[in-house]
Amino acid sequence: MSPAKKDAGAPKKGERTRAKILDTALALFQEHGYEATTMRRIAEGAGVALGNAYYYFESKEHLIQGFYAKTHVEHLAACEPILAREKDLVARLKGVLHAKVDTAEPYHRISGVLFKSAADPKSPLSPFSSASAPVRTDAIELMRRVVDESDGRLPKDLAERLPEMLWLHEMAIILFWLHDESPGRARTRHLIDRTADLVAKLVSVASFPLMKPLRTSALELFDELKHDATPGA
Amino acid sequence: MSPAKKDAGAPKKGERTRAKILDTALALFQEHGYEATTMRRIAEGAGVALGNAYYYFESKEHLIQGFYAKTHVEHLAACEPILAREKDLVARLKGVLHAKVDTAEPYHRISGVLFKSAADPKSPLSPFSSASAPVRTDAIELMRRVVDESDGRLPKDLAERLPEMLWLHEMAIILFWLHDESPGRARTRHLIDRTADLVAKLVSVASFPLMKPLRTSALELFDELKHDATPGA
DNA sequence: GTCTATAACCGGATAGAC
DNA sequence: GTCTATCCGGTTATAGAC
Repeated sequence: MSPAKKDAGAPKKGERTRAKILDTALALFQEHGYEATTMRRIAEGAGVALGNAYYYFESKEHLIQGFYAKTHVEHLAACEPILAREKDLVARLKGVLHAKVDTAEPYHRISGVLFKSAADPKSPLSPFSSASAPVRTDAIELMRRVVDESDGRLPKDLAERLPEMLWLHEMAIILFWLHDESPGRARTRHLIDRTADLVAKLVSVASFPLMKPLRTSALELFDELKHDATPGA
Repeated sequence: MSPAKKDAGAPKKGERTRAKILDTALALFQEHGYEATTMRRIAEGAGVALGNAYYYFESKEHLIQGFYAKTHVEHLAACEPILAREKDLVARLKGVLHAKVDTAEPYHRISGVLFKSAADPKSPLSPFSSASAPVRTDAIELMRRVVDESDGRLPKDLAERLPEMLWLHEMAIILFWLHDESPGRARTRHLIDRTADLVAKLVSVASFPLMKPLRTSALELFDELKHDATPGA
C-alpha cells in the first residue's frame, strides 16, 4: 500500500523536488548571474545530487523556461487593474507595456543571457519556438484582451491580427530594453509611449473604409510571413 | 640577424598561423556546425597545439568575429555591380539586401549560433557592441552609398539618418532569415521586396515639404533612442 | 619578446548502480 | 527517483623554444 497511500490533491511525489530545484536556480541566477551559477551549486542548494537535477531538467537552459513562465504570471497580475481601469486602446497598450518593464526590472541583469537564444531558431528558448508556445500564446491572448475590451471600433480583419502584431511589438520593446542602461529605463519608456501613439495612429488610419484594399494586402503579407516564422502559432 | 631578416610586405611571422586557424575553424563550422566543432579539432586541423589557438583567439566565440568580417567582405563585392548599375533607390536597396541573402546562404545552418548573442548586450558578438563597430560602421557606409548615389532627392535631415535606419532594417531582415526555412528563402525575399517598397513610400511621403514638422520629430526620436542602443556608433 | 606545447582545471552533461 | 563516478570540451597556467 505504499505507492497508493497518498491522497489525491497533494503535490505529487517528486513534484516538490522539481519546484525546489527551479526555485533555487532562479534565486541563484538572480543573485550571481546565469554563467556564474553552476549546476552543482543549484543541486547543492536544492539538497539533491547533480544527476538528479538533470532528471528533472534536460539542461541548464531548460531551467529558463520556468523563468519565462514565472515573470509572465507576474506580468498578468500587474495588468489586471490596468485593463479594468483603462478603456482607451492606447492607454491600455501603454499600461501593459510599462507593466512589462516594471515586472521584468528585477531580472534585467540576467535577461541578456536568457534572451540569448532569441535569434537561434533551433533553441527551445527562442520566443518563436514551439517550446515557448504556451507562454507566447498566453501573451498574445493578453494583447487580445487589450484590443477586444477597448472602446474603439476596429474592422474585423484587423482586430483579428492586431494581437499578434502587438506581441511582436512587445518583443521589439524587450530587445531594446535589454540594451537600455538609462536610469529608470527612461529610454525604453519613451520608446513605449511614442510607438504606442504611432500604433494608434496607424490603426485609426488603417480603419478608414477607404483604406480597405491597402489594409487587406498588408494583412495578407502578415499572414504569409507569419507562417514561416512561428510554425507553432 | 634572425628577427630582422624578413622583408617588409611579407605576411608577418605568426600572421600566417592566425589565418590558418581561422580558415580551419570556419571550414569546420560550416561542415559540422559550431557546437560539434571542438577547439581541439580546430587546432589539430590547423596543425597547432590547443593552447596556441587560444594565443591567437581569446575564445571560441571570438573566431566568429572573423566570420562576420569575411561574409561582409563578400557582401561588399557582390554589391559593387548592383550599385554601379541601379540608380533608383528601391532597386539599389533590394539589390543590396538580396545580395546579403545570397552571400550569407552558405552559412545559414550555423548563423543561428553565430547570432545567438545578438540579444546579449554584454557579448562582444552583438551587432550593437563596440567589438562589432568596425563591421557595423562599414555596413552603414554601404547603406550610405545606396542612398547618396541614388537618383532621388531627399531632405538633408532624412538623408543623414537614413543609412542607419536602413542598417537596422537589414538587421531585422537577417533575424527573419535566420528563422526562414522556405526553399530559396522565398519568404525572406518576399519580405525584402515588400518592405523595400514600403521604405520607398515612407521616404517619399516624408520628403513632402508639408511633412517637415512630423519628420523632424520622428528623426529626433530616432536620435534620442540611438544614443542608448549603440554607444559606439 | 614572440610564439608553441603540455598539463591541468572547471563545469555541463551522461551512465548506470541502487 | 536518487545517487556516484565519469566523460568531454572550453579554458587557463605555465614552462619553455625560437
